Amino acid sequence: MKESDFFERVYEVVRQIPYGRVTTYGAIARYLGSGRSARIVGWALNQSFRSGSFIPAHRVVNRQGLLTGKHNFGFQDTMKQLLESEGIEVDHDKIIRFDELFWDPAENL
DNA sequence: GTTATGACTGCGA
DNA sequence: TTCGCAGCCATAA
Repeated sequence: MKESDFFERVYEVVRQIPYGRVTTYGAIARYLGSGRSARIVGWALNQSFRSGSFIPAHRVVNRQGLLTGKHNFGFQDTMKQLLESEGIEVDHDKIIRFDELFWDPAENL
């Protein structure tokens, strides 16, 4: 049994994010059934590093497409570097053309 | 066991 | 349009 099915589901969804795509905490939370539990999604990603498996948390941003959790990568540049590495344009810690790169789990899963 | 905080979002004024 | 508040769940102290 899981003490936090929510976390595992979050990890799973984040791992399903295709290359060069991004999603939001709210989209994931809403997909899981809790639209306002977006904070837990963020918490899950924070723990994702502890999870033992690498989670493309850099592909998960807030509703504004802002890299809110970049500092959690250790160095603030890491998240931006990863995004740019995937072809995602990031300007001032914000994703460009976020609406185009936005990947909704509810529409793909 | 209780309290406080956290990578958020949506709605009201 | 901008600012402020409430809600949700889990973890940490």
